[in-house]
Amino acid sequence: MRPERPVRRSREAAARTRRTAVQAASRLFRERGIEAVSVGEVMATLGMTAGGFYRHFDSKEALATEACAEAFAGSALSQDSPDAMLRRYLSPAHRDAPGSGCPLPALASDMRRQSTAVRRAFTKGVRATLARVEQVAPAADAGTRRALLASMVGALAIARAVDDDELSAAMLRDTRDFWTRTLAKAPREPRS
Amino acid sequence: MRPERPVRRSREAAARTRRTAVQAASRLFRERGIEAVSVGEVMATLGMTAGGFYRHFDSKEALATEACAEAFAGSALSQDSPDAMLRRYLSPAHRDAPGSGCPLPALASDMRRQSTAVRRAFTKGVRATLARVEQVAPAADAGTRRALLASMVGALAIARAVDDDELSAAMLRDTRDFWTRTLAKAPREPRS
DNA sequence: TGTACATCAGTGAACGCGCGTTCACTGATGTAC
DNA sequence: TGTACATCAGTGAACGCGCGTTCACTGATGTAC
Repeated sequence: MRPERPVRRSREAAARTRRTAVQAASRLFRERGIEAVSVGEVMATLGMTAGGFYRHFDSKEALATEACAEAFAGSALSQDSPDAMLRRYLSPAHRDAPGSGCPLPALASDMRRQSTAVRRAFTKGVRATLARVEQVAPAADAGTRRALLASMVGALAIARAVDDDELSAAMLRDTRDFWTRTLAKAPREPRS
Repeated sequence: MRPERPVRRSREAAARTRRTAVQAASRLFRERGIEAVSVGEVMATLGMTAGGFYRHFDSKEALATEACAEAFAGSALSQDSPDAMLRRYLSPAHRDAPGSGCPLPALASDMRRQSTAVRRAFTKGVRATLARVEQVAPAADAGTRRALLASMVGALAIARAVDDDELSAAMLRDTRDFWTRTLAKAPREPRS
């Protein structure tokens, strides 16, 4: 059958296609997991068919690598106070919008099945996120910052997994309150 | 073609098959994720073919529901002191053996794509795990216990995802140290 | 306790499906003169 | 600037593959007498 629409695009249009594909993949992968999203589905969100994908990427794995980096770049932690960061990260809004949210709770468990390249991109993102936590809460030592990030990621992951609105909300609220208290009380060492 | 081996098994043998399938699934699902493990693969670990699966279960989903419950039943938190629990949960050994470990970091992100029945079994397991944390650390209030569980789950998930041994070990160690310190210092309220 | 028959646990082939990837083809875009 | 040609972004059909599930069949197990 003959193609239904004109085919070759200008260079800028092609570059735009590539960029948009990475962005769409970054969103879809976070929403549903890397393996659960097909190449065809990513291209369909751009109004394209799966075949054209391979003009831009060697494989789905290459897309996953770029989408992973893009996800970290596009969803950096807020630069506000620790309180504001916690309120935003551990909010129902963030829980309910994984596609535009932090890649850590969304993709962490996918990493076990990914190639070295994808895992490397993810690891780089984890380090960047830890650096962001340092900017937001410079008073906490490195160990406390890692425990804080672990809490945020775990709380969001559990809040998303659980089939009970109250338990889900409690995981977010209690984790947020605990850290707000902890970071206020002991910026570097106990105060009173 | 004619079957190569005798077919019908005794009732006990059949019951054993069912039980073993659930156990194998519970391990495999935690190791690689529910969707990444096929029904045929589960049955192959029992030396059986995929066809026989449906004498015991309505669907893969039914197996996932039972395997999820089984995973929580078989991997309960240790009953020791908070210190011992943290040491065990946040150990490289636990990180490297997801198949026999806590289902929370292993399966949490799979839940988004699972049916209500599976999610319910998972949620029940989360509540049971929180109850275990209460037994281990009765001095901490409910909110702190939820923050603690979130930390443990997040730290293990990140430690497994990351492609860097040092960062992986640091996530475990620092989260463990933070909570050992925190639970020792303030069993119910600040001490000194 | 023995015998005749029904049951059903498990086999292995087959099903329809969606996946990642390849490929011949099209025709607008880009380039060489 | 205009023309002739090469390039290549995207189409849509096709590929081999593995999946979950179904099904006709087998023969040891379980049951009725």
